[in-house]
Amino acid sequence: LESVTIKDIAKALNLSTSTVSRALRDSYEINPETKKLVLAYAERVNYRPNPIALSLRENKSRSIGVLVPEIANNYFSQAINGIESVAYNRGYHVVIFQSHESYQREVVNVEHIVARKIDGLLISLSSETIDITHLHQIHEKGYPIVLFDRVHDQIETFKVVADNFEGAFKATEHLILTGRRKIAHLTSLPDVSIAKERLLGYKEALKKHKIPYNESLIRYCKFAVGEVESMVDDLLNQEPDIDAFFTGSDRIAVGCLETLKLRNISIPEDVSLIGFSNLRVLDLLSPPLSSIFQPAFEIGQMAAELLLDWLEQKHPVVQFKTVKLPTEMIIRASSNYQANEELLGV
Amino acid sequence: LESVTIKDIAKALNLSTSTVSRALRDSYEINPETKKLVLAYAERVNYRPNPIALSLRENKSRSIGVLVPEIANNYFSQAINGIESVAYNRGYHVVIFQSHESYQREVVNVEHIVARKIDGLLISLSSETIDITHLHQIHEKGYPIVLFDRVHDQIETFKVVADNFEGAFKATEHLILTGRRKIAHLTSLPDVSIAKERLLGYKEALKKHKIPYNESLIRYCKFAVGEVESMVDDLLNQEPDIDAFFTGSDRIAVGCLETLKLRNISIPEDVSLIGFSNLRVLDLLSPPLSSIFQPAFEIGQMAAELLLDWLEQKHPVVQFKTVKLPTEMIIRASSNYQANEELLGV
DNA sequence: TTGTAAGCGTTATCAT
DNA sequence: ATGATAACGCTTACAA
Repeated sequence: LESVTIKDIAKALNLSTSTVSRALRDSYEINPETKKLVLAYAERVNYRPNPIALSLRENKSRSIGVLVPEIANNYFSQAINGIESVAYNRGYHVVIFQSHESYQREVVNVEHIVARKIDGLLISLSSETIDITHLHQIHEKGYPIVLFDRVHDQIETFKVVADNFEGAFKATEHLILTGRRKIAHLTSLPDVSIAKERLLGYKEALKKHKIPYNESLIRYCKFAVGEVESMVDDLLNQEPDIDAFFTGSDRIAVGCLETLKLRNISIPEDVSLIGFSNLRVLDLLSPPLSSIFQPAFEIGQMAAELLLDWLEQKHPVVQFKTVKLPTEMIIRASSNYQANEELLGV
Repeated sequence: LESVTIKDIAKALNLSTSTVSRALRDSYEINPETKKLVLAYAERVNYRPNPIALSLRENKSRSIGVLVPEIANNYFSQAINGIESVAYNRGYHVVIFQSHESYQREVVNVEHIVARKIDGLLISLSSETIDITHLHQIHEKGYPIVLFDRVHDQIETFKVVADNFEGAFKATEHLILTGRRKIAHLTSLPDVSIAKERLLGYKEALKKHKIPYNESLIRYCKFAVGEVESMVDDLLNQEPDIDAFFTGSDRIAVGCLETLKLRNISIPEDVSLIGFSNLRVLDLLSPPLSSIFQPAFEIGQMAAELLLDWLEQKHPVVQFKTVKLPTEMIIRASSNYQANEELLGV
């Protein structure tokens, strides 16, 4: 699909390319007459500057890469939505990559992103990722990286996360305050940042309420189908008197509910399952599923803002920071459920 | 972030850039010795060809654009997943755009995509889109476009869709066979292709079973929050004796269920609400929500395959076709529900 | 077998 | 106020 170039305009108007270029950029050193002429002609032939030529010249592409474990995941698609909204307004393109929770694919994609001259990277780590030299290598050379959601201790750059500790603390405490004592925690792989923080929040809540921590109540999983099922089965076998579940994502929550349903186990009471989740449908379940809402969209927006500010700022000196956005606890109780107000401290 | 160029290699090895270039591309006219030397050095300094320079030269970017109404929509994120999987394997990049169901934004994005030299476009039309001259203009000039899901009659190009007629027919017939007679149909805006096809399927099923078509049972909506609620209310006011709902998407289905719950109306029986949806959670509802499953991932894959084949083929002569993928009816009934086997024809 | 030079579209520098 | 030229990184006639 060939298009009009500056050269074409120059030829048509008997001018040099440099004059045309300057006229188009509204340079002061161009005769108003000529300017008008060029602009009018450019308009008429629908001239559009070739972004690739610009990229080559300026050594940047005005596009940012987003590398997430899975696009088809409610949380990440919300985050991407936030990212796209910011990028769009600031004239950047969003190029999407998936790691499919594979460390190998993450590494390959990161290399690829840099090689493709994508200006910067927004990344949420795969659940397999422990070593992050692939990020260090490029980060040290000044390549802009912003981590979001699943971040990592060992790199000093911008990070945007939900307050997972606080969310987990609130969730666990809520379960405790409604009378639960044996609270299972189903979460992602132990090396994932969000899993670590949530476990800390869970422990802290137990500690505050003087409930001993029992490691066998904690289960880790990737996001493989059927994985949650066997995990729940195993858990119920080993710890039959569990009285609540605290889950680490909507997928785990749903998998957990599915399994309980298959096994004909009903959730003891309305508030005995609570998890990190943004799914609206949870409201429709009976008993409805309470949840810790993560501001995925806003996290995406914030991450994109930080990256773009970084890209557009002239001086390489940056003060890195971690932005922590609050979660929101949404208690959904069926009408026949009466919370213990004393325990809840209402 | 500066990187090694062919020029750097040439300088280092005292060769010309063309020799290096040829050596890297394994040209027959290069001395094996030299070749080895160049390759080894390139390897050592981690040379990566600059894709932007290549793009400028070849006038293509090895990236494809995806323009969907909303990323954060289960259906589209599954489709994008399919697209990404194919593109990744074939060395293409996926650049994401959203129209947010706005015709204006769709037009702007399409212009942008072409101007950015993105090689081809995968698009699912916004619900506002009636006129498609923005597509015609570029399609006529040979710009590769593949429509998926929400397609359009008035353009002759590749299209990939689910068999919406068939799906709607099956859904409606299922409701009829389980005893429903007054079946409401909540769907997207009337100009959207999928809405049209589904309405036809719905009508056909009624016709087959000699049930008169009643236009006031049909309601159209965009995807605005709260829109479904007032639509359902209005519907229930005007037609209080509705005995089933057939919905056009998971969002509408969920909105519908939410409203019914708010109004304290229980779904008459297990199979009285059925809709196009891919949500796993529907299984967990009580009564569980039956659905027409659309192969969103496969639709994305297929669309991407067609586009990339098109891009890579030398001759511009193409035989356009519309690929129609079957839907699957998933009947989810609670254990205490007994289907009328006679009516079902089992 | 290797080197030179032109060109992809644009802008910046240096003339004029 | 305008034009010629070089440069961004790469490939490919065309020369040698």
